Amino acid sequence: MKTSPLKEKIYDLTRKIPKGKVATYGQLAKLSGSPNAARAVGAFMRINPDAPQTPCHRVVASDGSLTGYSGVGGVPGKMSMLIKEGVTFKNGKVDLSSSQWQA
DNA sequence: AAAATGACGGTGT
DNA sequence: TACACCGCCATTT
Repeated sequence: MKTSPLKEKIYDLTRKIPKGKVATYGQLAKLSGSPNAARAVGAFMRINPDAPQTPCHRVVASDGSLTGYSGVGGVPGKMSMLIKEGVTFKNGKVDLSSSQWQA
Protein backbone atom coordinates (compact mmCIF):
# COMPACT_ATOMS: atom_id res chain seq x y z
CA MET A 1 0.00 0.00 0.00
CA LYS A 2 1.50 3.34 -0.93
CA THR A 3 -1.34 5.44 0.35
CA SER A 4 0.81 6.39 3.34
CA PRO A 5 4.24 7.86 2.49
CA LEU A 6 5.23 8.28 6.14
CA LYS A 7 4.41 4.66 6.76
CA GLU A 8 7.01 3.50 4.24
CA LYS A 9 9.57 5.75 5.88
CA ILE A 10 8.84 4.38 9.33
CA TYR A 11 9.08 0.80 8.06
CA ASP A 12 12.40 1.55 6.44
CA LEU A 13 13.79 3.01 9.66
CA THR A 14 12.43 0.12 11.71
CA ARG A 15 14.17 -2.27 9.34
CA LYS A 16 17.45 -0.42 9.93
CA ILE A 17 17.37 -1.01 13.66
CA PRO A 18 20.38 -3.27 14.39
CA LYS A 19 19.82 -6.52 16.25
CA GLY A 20 20.27 -6.16 19.99
CA LYS A 21 19.18 -2.52 19.85
CA VAL A 22 15.87 -0.74 20.21
CA ALA A 23 14.47 2.57 18.98
CA THR A 24 11.75 4.70 20.55
CA TYR A 25 8.66 5.83 18.66
CA GLY A 26 9.81 9.40 19.02
CA GLN A 27 13.15 8.42 17.53
CA LEU A 28 11.56 6.90 14.43
CA ALA A 29 9.20 9.85 14.22
CA LYS A 30 12.11 12.27 14.28
CA LEU A 31 14.04 10.27 11.67
CA SER A 32 10.91 10.06 9.53
CA GLY A 33 10.59 13.83 9.48
CA SER A 34 8.11 14.57 12.25
CA PRO A 35 9.65 14.71 15.75
CA ASN A 36 6.24 14.82 17.38
CA ALA A 37 4.54 12.15 15.31
CA ALA A 38 5.32 9.33 17.75
CA ARG A 39 1.61 8.62 17.81
CA ALA A 40 1.45 8.21 14.05
CA VAL A 41 4.46 5.89 14.22
CA GLY A 42 2.62 3.65 16.65
CA ALA A 43 -0.35 3.65 14.30
CA PHE A 44 1.88 2.26 11.54
CA MET A 45 3.28 -0.43 13.81
CA ARG A 46 -0.23 -1.50 14.64
CA ILE A 47 -1.18 -2.19 11.01
CA ASN A 48 2.28 -3.62 10.30
CA PRO A 49 2.37 -7.38 9.40
CA ASP A 50 4.67 -7.98 12.41
CA ALA A 51 6.79 -10.38 10.36
CA PRO A 52 10.63 -10.23 10.65
CA GLN A 53 10.63 -7.98 7.63
CA THR A 54 9.75 -5.13 9.95
CA PRO A 55 11.12 -5.69 13.49
CA CYS A 56 8.44 -3.60 15.14
CA HIS A 57 9.33 -5.47 18.32
CA ARG A 58 12.53 -3.39 18.44
CA VAL A 59 10.46 -0.28 18.90
CA VAL A 60 9.75 0.73 22.49
CA ALA A 61 8.28 3.70 24.30
CA SER A 62 10.33 6.83 25.08
CA ASP A 63 11.15 5.53 28.56
CA GLY A 64 12.06 2.03 27.35
CA SER A 65 8.71 0.51 28.28
CA LEU A 66 7.20 -2.05 25.92
CA THR A 67 3.76 -1.09 24.69
CA GLY A 68 1.14 -2.50 22.38
CA TYR A 69 2.30 -5.32 20.11
CA SER A 70 -0.66 -7.04 18.50
CA GLY A 71 1.48 -10.04 17.53
CA VAL A 72 1.55 -13.48 19.16
CA GLY A 73 2.99 -13.43 22.67
CA GLY A 74 1.96 -9.83 23.10
CA VAL A 75 4.21 -7.46 24.99
CA PRO A 76 5.75 -10.25 27.17
CA GLY A 77 6.75 -12.16 24.04
CA LYS A 78 8.20 -8.99 22.59
CA MET A 79 10.29 -8.50 25.70
CA SER A 80 11.56 -12.11 25.62
CA MET A 81 12.49 -11.75 21.96
CA LEU A 82 14.40 -8.55 22.64
CA ILE A 83 16.30 -10.13 25.50
CA LYS A 84 17.11 -13.04 23.22
CA GLU A 85 18.52 -10.63 20.65
CA GLY A 86 20.84 -9.12 23.22
CA VAL A 87 18.85 -6.13 24.43
CA THR A 88 19.49 -5.39 28.09
CA PHE A 89 16.43 -5.00 30.28
CA LYS A 90 16.29 -2.94 33.43
CA ASN A 91 13.52 -3.52 35.90
CA GLY A 92 11.12 -4.82 33.23
CA LYS A 93 12.08 -2.04 30.85
CA VAL A 94 14.72 -1.71 28.13
CA ASP A 95 17.96 -0.19 29.32
CA LEU A 96 18.04 2.62 26.78
CA SER A 97 21.37 3.69 28.29
CA SER A 98 22.95 0.66 26.64
CA SER A 99 20.49 -0.69 24.09
CA GLN A 100 18.94 2.34 22.44
CA TRP A 101 19.68 2.51 18.74
CA GLN A 102 21.99 5.29 17.58
CA ALA A 103 20.89 6.51 14.15
C1' DA B 1 -14.10 17.58 3.73
C1' DA B 2 -14.80 16.41 8.68
C1' DA B 3 -14.77 13.32 12.51
C1' DA B 4 -12.98 9.38 14.90
C1' DT B 5 -9.09 6.38 16.16
C1' DG B 6 -4.47 4.97 17.90
C1' DA B 7 1.50 0.18 19.65
C1' DC B 8 3.06 8.09 22.11
C1' DG B 9 5.14 11.95 24.91
C1' DG B 10 5.23 15.06 28.40
C1' DT B 11 3.44 17.17 32.73
C1' DG B 12 0.64 17.29 36.72
C1' DT B 13 -1.28 15.25 40.83
C1' DT C 1 6.70 5.79 41.70
C1' DA C 2 2.05 5.22 39.71
C1' DC C 3 -2.08 7.04 37.63
C1' DA C 4 -4.53 10.56 34.85
C1' DC C 5 -5.07 14.32 31.53
C1' DC C 6 -3.84 17.00 27.60
C1' DG C 7 -1.58 17.77 23.28
C1' DC C 8 0.78 15.94 19.16
C1' DC C 9 0.71 13.86 14.46
C1' DA C 10 -0.90 10.81 10.43
C1' DT C 11 -4.19 7.32 8.69
C1' DT C 12 -8.73 5.66 7.72
C1' DT C 13 -13.88 5.74 7.22
